[in-house]
Amino acid sequence: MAVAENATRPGGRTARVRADVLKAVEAELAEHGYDGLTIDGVAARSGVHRTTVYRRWGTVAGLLVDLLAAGVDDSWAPTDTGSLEGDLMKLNREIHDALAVAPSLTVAVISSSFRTPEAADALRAFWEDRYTRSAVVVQRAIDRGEVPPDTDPQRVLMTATAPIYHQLVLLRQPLSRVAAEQYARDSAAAARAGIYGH
Amino acid sequence: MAVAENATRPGGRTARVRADVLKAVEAELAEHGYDGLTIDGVAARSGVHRTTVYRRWGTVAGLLVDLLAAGVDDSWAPTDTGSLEGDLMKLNREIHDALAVAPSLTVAVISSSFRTPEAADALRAFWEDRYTRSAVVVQRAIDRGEVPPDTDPQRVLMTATAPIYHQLVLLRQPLSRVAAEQYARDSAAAARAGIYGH
DNA sequence: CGGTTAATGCGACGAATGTTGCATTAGGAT
DNA sequence: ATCCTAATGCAACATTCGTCGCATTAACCG
Repeated sequence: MAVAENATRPGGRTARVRADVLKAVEAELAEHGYDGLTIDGVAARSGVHRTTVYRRWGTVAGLLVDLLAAGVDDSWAPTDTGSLEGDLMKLNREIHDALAVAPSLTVAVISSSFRTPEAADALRAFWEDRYTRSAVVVQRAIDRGEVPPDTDPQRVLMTATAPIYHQLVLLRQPLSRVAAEQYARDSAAAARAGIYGH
Repeated sequence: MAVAENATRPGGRTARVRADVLKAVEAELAEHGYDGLTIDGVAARSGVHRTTVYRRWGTVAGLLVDLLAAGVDDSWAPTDTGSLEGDLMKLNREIHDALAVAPSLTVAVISSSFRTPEAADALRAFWEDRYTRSAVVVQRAIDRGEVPPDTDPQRVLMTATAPIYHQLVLLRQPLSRVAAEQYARDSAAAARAGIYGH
C-alpha cells in the first residue's frame, strides 16, 4: 500500500523528505481542499524539489495513498460496548466524524480513487480490512443470543453504515450525528427481529 | 441543468454540433472510461473544434452534465407494483443495472462530481428529485396499511438503496442483482416491523 | 432573396503539467 | 576516513490544457 516502504535506502534524508512532503500534503489539503491539491504546490510548501515528488509519488492520488498508508492504525478494532446497538452506534459515530469534518481526508481519498486505479485499490483494501474486522460485532451479538445465529454480518453492517456514506459523500446532504446513530439503531433492531437471516 | 438550452439561436447547426459532441462523449467514455475522457479527444472525434467545446461546455464535467441532462426522463416515477417490497425491488433493480454496466454513465457522473462544483450540484439536484419522487412508494404502503403511519420514507429508501451504491461505487465490490433485491426485501420487512417509525 | 449576427473555425499564445539527462549530496558500507 | 551509490537537486525540454483575437460560416429575420 505504501509507496516508499521497502526502499533500498530508507535512511535519514529519505525519511525526512517523506515526512516533509506528507506534512505538506495535509496542510495543502486543509488549505485548498482536494481540488486545489497539486504536486507543485506540495513540492513548494515542503521545500522538496518538484522532480523528487514526481519520481517518488507520481500523482496526487499517490500522495494521498501514501498519506493514508502512513496514518492507518493496524491495531484498529471495533469497540465492545456490550450490545450490538452500542457497537454499531460507535462505528457510525466514527464514520460520521471522519466524513463530516471539512476538509475530510477520507472524502479526499475517495475522490482520488476515481482517478487512478492505484488509489482505488488502496481504498478497496482498506475498506475490506475494516469491514472484515467489523464483522465481529455481529458475531458477538450472535454469541450473546441477542440476534439469530444465521444473521448475515455483511447485511447488518451495510445497512447500518452505507446510508452515512451515501448521504454525506454521494448525495452531499447534511446528516446530523444523531441521524447517523439512528441508522445504527435501525439496523440493530432489524437484526434482532431476524430480518437479516439467510 | 442543461448547458445549451434556451440558447438565443438553437438552430440547426448548434443542435447538430451538440448532438455530435454528446455522441462523441459517449463513445470516448465507452472506449477509454472516465479517466481517459478529455476535451481534446471529444473534439477530435466529433469533428468539432476544440475552442467550440471549451466555449460551450468548459470542462469534462460540463460535458457529462449535459449528457445527463439530454438523457433524463422528466416523467420518471417509481412503478406501482402493489406492494412496498415489490416497489423497492424494482427501484433497486434499476439502480443496480445503472451501476453494474461498464462503463457506467452514472459512475462517470459521480466521478466528475468530485472535481467540479457544477457537476456536484447537478448530481445533487438529480438525486434530490429522484428520492423525492420515490417517497410515494412509502406513502402508498402507509395508505394500504402495510406499514405504520409514522414510517419515515427517507430511512426506508436510504436503507434499501444506499448499500447498492456503497458496494458498487465506493467499495467496488461485485454485487449480484439478487443481493440488490435482498436489500429491498430487508428494508420492506423492517418497515413492516415498524422499525422506521419516528 | 440579401442582411444581420450568433455560433463556429482557426491559429497563436501563455500557463500548467510531466519528463529527461546530468550534476550534486548524503546515507551506508568497507 | 574514504568510497560507492541511491536519492535528491537542477535546468531544460516536451506535452497538454485552457484562453484569446479575429476570420468565416450559416441560422434566422425582414
